[in-house]
Amino acid sequence: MTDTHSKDPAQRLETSDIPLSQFLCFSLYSANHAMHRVYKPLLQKLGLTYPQYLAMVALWEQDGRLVGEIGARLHLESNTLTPLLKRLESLGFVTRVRDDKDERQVRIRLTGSGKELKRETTDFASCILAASGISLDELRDLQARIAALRDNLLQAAA
Amino acid sequence: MTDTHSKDPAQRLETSDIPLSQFLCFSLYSANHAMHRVYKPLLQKLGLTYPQYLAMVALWEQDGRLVGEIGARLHLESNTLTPLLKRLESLGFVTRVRDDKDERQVRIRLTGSGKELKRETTDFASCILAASGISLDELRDLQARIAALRDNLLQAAA
DNA sequence: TCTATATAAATCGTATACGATATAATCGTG
DNA sequence: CACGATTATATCGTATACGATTTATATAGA
Repeated sequence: MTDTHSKDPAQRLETSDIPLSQFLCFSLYSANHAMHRVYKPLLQKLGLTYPQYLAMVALWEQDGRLVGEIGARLHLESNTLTPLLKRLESLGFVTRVRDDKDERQVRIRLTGSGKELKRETTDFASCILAASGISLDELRDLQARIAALRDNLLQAAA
Repeated sequence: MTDTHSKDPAQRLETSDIPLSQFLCFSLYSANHAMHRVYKPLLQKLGLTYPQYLAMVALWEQDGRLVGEIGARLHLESNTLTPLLKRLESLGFVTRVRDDKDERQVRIRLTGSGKELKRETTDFASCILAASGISLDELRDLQARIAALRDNLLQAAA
C-alpha cells in the first residue's frame, strides 16, 4: 500500500532537507565562477573578458556570423551582445557591418588581429584540463552531462 | 617508446580541435544560465533574484551570519554582497547591524517575513528535479562531480 | 601608549545579463 | 501597392560580479 503523501524520507524531496552545498544550482553557479577565475589570467594576456572570449570562439569556428547567430550559439540576446561586440570592435578584433541584402542584420567579421588571437589560445584546453584535476575522459563525460542537463533545463523553461 | 611531443592526435590536446559546444567552460556557463531561467518564475513569486535567493538559503541554514561569512559560503566579496544585502534589507527580509564587539563587522539577521519566505521554497527541489530531466541519483552524482570540479578549479586559481 | 599593520565593509568603475521597449527594415496579405 | 505584423538589432533600467581603492576599526609591537 503506497501513499503518495508518504512521510517516508526516501519518498520526499523538500528543499529544506538539502544543505546549500548540495544544491545543484549552487554547484553550477560556483563552478562557473571558479572556471571564470581560472580563465581570467589566461584571458588578461589577450585583453579579453570571459564572455568576449566565448564570442571570439564562436567566430573562430565560423567567421561572418550575424549578431543573432552568435546569440543562438551563446544563448544570449542582442541586449547583451551588442555592447559586447562593440567592445570587441573598439579593441580591433572584429568589424560590425550592416548587411546589404537585409539592413536589419549586422554581420560580425574577424579582423586580422582577431584571427591571430586564436593562436594564443592553443594551450588553453590543456591548462583547463590541468586545473580541473580530473582525467580527460572524466572531463569529457562531465561536459556532456552538463550540456545535456542544460538542454533539459532550457526545454523545461520554454 | 613514448614521445611527449608526439603528433599522435590521441596525445595532443589543442583548443582549436574542440568545438565550442564541447568546451567545459561553455557548458558550465550556459547550464548556469539555463538554471537561472528555470528558477526565474519560481523566484519572481517571492520577489527575489537568483543571487538574492542563494544568500537567503545561506541565512536559512544559519541566521545571524556576518557579511564575510555569507561571502565565504557563496564565494563572493563584500563589493558584490553589500548592495545585494541592502536590497534584501529594503525588501524587509533581513536586518543589517554593526556588531557591538567589533564595529567593523556587519551581522545579517532574518526578519519574520524573511523566515516565512522559506516555506514557499519547499517544492523548489522537486521542481528542479523535474526540470533537470534526470533521475535523483543522477542529479546527486552530477552535483557532487561539479562541486568537486569547482574545488579543484579554485585550488588551481589560488 | 602610540603607531604601523591588518581586517571588514563599503565605494567606485567597468562589464556582463536580461526584461521591456524602441527603431528600422522586411514580409505577408488583401 | 498599402499597411499591419514580424524580425533584427539597439537602447534603457536594474542587478549582479569583480578589481582597485577607501574608510573605519581592531590589533600588535616598539
